[in-house]
Amino acid sequence: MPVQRAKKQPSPSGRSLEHPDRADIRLEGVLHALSDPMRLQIVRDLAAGEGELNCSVFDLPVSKSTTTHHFRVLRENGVVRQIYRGTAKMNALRREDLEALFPGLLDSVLTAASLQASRPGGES
Amino acid sequence: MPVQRAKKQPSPSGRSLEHPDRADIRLEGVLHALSDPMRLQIVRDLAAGEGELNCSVFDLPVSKSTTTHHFRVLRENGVVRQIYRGTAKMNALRREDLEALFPGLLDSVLTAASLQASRPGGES
DNA sequence: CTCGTACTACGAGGGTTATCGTACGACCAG
DNA sequence: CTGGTCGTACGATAACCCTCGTAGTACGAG
Repeated sequence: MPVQRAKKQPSPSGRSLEHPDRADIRLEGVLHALSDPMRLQIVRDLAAGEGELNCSVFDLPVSKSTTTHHFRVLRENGVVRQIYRGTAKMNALRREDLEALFPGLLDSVLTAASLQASRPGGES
Repeated sequence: MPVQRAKKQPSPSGRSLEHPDRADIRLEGVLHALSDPMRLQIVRDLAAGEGELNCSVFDLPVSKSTTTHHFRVLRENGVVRQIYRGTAKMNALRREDLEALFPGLLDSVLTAASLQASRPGGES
């Protein structure tokens, strides 16, 4: 899908991030976003920490560019919301929107991920 | 993920299909399998029809090769079980396995798909 | 045996994704 | 203003995925 790469606004005052409206969030997109181990891990960490989390708290085994890329995928598919706070970028799950659109989905995915992680060979 | 393409057994008596053991089913794989609109539709139809369904009941807007491909993805990720019955191949959801591994997941995905389909622009 | 049906295997195309390195822009502290 | 930290943009590469057409195998009916 032509993900319509926002035209890099000059953003006069502060940087702005593109987020889809609640009504534009698609189930396939959410599932695809969660189907990558890296991104699933991010979402799990995000769900564990109550509030917002800084990008760099995550100790991912990939480069910074790649991390940015994954956060972008999560954002463009409506899974997380990102906002700038000074030099840091805070990330938060869009729990309410997801719950309204797909009730129970996020919880069952998180539960499933936990179960799988505690399975023999689950972390592989 | 290196999907480990079964070595094309000569299958002496009857054709055999490779299915992952319950313990080998991975959440990421299931989510990936469901993140394609075509496959999600297949799973929805499968869930609607109580029992097994023949491959050709599905009226998909793609060629037969492509259909085979999608069923293969679903099978290799542990979402469906396929067996030959004469010249036809019957398909069934692996409800029990999925429920045991990821309780509630399949149901919430199916519910979410229904909700989205009845949304304005849901079928697009 | 021969034919038709059902589905698979293979190979190829075109598009998307994951990953990286390097260079740049935004912000805070001196 | 200078420097350091944080994150982005861009370009490149390799891998992957969806799609297809063609050719082939397995099975049942005649």
